[in-house]
Amino acid sequence: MANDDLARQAVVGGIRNADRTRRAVLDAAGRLLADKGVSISLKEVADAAGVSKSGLLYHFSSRDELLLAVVQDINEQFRNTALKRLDLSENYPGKMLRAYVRTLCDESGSELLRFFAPSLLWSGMLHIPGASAEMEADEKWWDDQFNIDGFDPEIAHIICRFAEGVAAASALNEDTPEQIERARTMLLAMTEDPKNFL
Amino acid sequence: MANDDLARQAVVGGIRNADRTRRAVLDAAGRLLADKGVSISLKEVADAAGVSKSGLLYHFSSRDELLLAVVQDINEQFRNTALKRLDLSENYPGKMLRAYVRTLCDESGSELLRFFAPSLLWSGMLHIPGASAEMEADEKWWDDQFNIDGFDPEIAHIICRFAEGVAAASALNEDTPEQIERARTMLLAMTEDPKNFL
DNA sequence: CTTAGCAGACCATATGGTCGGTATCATTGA
DNA sequence: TCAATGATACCGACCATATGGTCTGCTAAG
Repeated sequence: MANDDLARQAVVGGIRNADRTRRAVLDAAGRLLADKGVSISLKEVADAAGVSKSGLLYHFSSRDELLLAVVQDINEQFRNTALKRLDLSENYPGKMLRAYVRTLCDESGSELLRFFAPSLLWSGMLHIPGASAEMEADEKWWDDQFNIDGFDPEIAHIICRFAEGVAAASALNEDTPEQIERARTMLLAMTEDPKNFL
Repeated sequence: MANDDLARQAVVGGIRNADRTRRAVLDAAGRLLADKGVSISLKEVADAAGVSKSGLLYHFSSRDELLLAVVQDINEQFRNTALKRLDLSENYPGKMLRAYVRTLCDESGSELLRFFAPSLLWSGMLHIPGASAEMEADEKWWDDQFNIDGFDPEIAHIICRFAEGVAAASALNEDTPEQIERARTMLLAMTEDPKNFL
């Protein structure tokens, strides 16, 4: 506890105190969101982040604001992770779509659950202001990427849905690694030669 | 209010008083679950069902018990709805799988959301006792059906995941009817000639 | 000395659940 | 046939706790 405090209060590598706390809160909230669902309290998050509730509320002035920030943060993390999976040696359409599929259908379970939590909890998120817009913006970002990539946007859209179904089951530990692997192979095949699947 | 009471207390067609109330509560809870998520209070549900909180707690002795009952009820409704979509004239493998796909990818949005709520909220449901077992039992029921039907169980499994991805987006109004239609066509094609999609 | 960053005490409200009571109905015994 | 009895189905009041959020104040950095 005292150690945590010291760790947070030390300014390391030009990262400000406040930024570190903010990050700790976002991480803790993301984890809790993944396994407890939307019904998480500020105290829970604050404790998990090693901050007091007041400290948390200094950075996120309300619960809704916190949840929205978490969703935005997770979406951003997911985009970054997917970009790392981008294989630039594939100089034909579908690069981004494949990166998307690989990220959704290949990640280790717990990590994936964190990434996928916003989607899984969407229906519980709809009432929090701004969340809907954020999800739509994220969706649009991906659609644009697929378009730039030269892949048929409609087919890309459907393949994404398929992948999301696989990912949801995977995130919740419903499927075996073999089942996920097989589904991913099918999905990647679709991105290689979409004509076969019309 | 007084009318509701009279309506509930009247015994109609051999349906007992308690059964009607229980049903009203399950329906109300199902609806609320679909658009508010797991964070629904007993008072909310009771009000929506036209019962007092005490009345509700007479039938479901705790919140967890209520939520579990709702999940079981919705799963049962979904199975029944899917069975109605079964086309017995298709005397070749995949009947049940097609019924599953049709139900998930063809229902009107709000109805589908009700059916699909348990899956969407699963991560929030995991901590409620019995819910996990119920979902597994439901999953097993479907797997068994696909097996009886003579369809390759592994392929059926994957197609189900795909359909669930489409349904999730559909339930949350993310996709246009055209997109859903197209996805459904693709899925049904997969059930007709699965060899093409290995 | 000022301000950013945080903690602790505090508050109004909401929530899950208990308890005693009551009206209605079904059953039984005379 | 009818009063008595017990069970069913429900309500309102109440309670302990949890929760989101505010306000005041402390501490260290600039």
